[in-house]
Amino acid sequence: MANAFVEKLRGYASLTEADATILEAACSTQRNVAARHDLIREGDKPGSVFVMLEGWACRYKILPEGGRQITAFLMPGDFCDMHVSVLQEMDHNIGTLTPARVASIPRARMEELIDTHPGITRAFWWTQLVDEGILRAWIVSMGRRKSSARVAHLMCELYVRMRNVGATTGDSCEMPLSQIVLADALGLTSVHVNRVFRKLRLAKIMELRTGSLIISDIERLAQIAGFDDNYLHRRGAAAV
Amino acid sequence: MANAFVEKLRGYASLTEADATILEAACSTQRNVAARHDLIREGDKPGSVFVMLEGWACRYKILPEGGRQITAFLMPGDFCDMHVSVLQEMDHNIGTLTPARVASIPRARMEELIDTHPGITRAFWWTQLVDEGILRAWIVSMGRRKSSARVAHLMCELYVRMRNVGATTGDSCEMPLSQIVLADALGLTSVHVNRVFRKLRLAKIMELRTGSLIISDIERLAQIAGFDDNYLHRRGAAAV
DNA sequence: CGCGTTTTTGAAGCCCCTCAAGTGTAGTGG
DNA sequence: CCACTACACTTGAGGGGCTTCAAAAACGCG
Repeated sequence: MANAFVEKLRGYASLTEADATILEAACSTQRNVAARHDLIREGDKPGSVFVMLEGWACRYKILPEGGRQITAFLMPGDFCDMHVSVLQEMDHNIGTLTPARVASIPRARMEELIDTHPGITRAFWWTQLVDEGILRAWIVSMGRRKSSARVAHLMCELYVRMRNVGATTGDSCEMPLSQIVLADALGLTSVHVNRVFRKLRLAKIMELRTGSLIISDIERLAQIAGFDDNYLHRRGAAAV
Repeated sequence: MANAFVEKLRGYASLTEADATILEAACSTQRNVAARHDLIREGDKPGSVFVMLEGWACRYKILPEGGRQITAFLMPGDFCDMHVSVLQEMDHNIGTLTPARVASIPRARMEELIDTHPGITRAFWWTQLVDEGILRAWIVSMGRRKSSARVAHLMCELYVRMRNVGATTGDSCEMPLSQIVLADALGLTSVHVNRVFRKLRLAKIMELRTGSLIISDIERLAQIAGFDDNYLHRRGAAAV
């Protein structure tokens, strides 16, 4: 059974069975990490590349006044910057949100993979471009969408990303994020996020239970969000 | 005299003189583009990689309701995604803001450079990581900074980026951006951007004339912004 | 069960938006 | 040189979306 990382990269056409096996092996160094634990902190010298195998993490920054802004969610299958080691130091933190299982690919092994396996390298490029697309989509959301659309858009994105790694069951998926965490990602307060979820729940569009998201009316959700999944660059993707 | 692109990559230690010459040559295919002209549109199949030599451009998205969100400014020396060609189609637009001079590096030439010049390849990685850092910094700004801090932060960023390509003169630099354009980048209205600039001007902190930015009190500006330039990853950078 | 955290709801206020009108300013053509 | 046009900038008034502050209820975990 392939891990979520390999599963995700398989969604990209050029990854062969042989490549998948090699990737699987590259993730052999694994460790369990508790929830709310930083994998790497701002100012640290980047070393190995992390791969999320189980559990969720996020990239975040803390502001001088104490506020937190999450800039990305890392779910099973996601990994962190194939070339970070080029940088002298990290400009943000990465921390777990749930208990997680994380693989580390040493810098040398990464470079070896890149040098010798063009298919894997292309798959890495692809994930990096998708991650950039997600960053841009977040900027669009924060800049020009009102709170309901912003919440709806994030839920659409996370649902589709979970589906892309085969982690959805029908119209629901695992989503171990508190409203506080979502607020820190959306640039809202948890109080307001709560009111938005209340409205969407009463409108029978979606519901956020502890640990999971249930979407009852994905069409209306996508419509409220103005969601177009093109930025996730799934090969042969069907529209939502 | 090296072009702005080579000048920028030189800021990254590993670029040798020989590499610089090769890069310069790779930019030999140039063309002039009028202001307000799209270099590439959402849905297009990416081909060559663009390099900005003169003038400014931006990445942007248009929302269903007609609003525009700018997700990045491209200034002289910036280039666009070394691996875009991996994607089937663009998920956003890139358009000029001023008359510009743009180089195109064909996909094949890019791959050749990457295969044969590790120093150049590392410099490309570096610019990509800086661009990602900028995207994250924008998310932090839009999510957690109030309008004055947000405007101040963007001005700090653009000033430092201009300085990194040697395009500043003392405490001022070229900045051919209208308040409307800035508003579309900041997630604010141009009316409010105008009021913020008025306040900062009256406080004798900075002034935006047509075409240029003059910073009178960079320390207070950086303080208002909560600006830390670490995310721009300048080698041996001095603090602001 | 008890405690910490998250969720939920209310009330008041502010930041930024919307709408609107008037004032520059640069470019064009007579 | 001055209409004329098209934008961008500027300023005011009013409103709404989201925040802040506060407190109670519900949840989850040892």
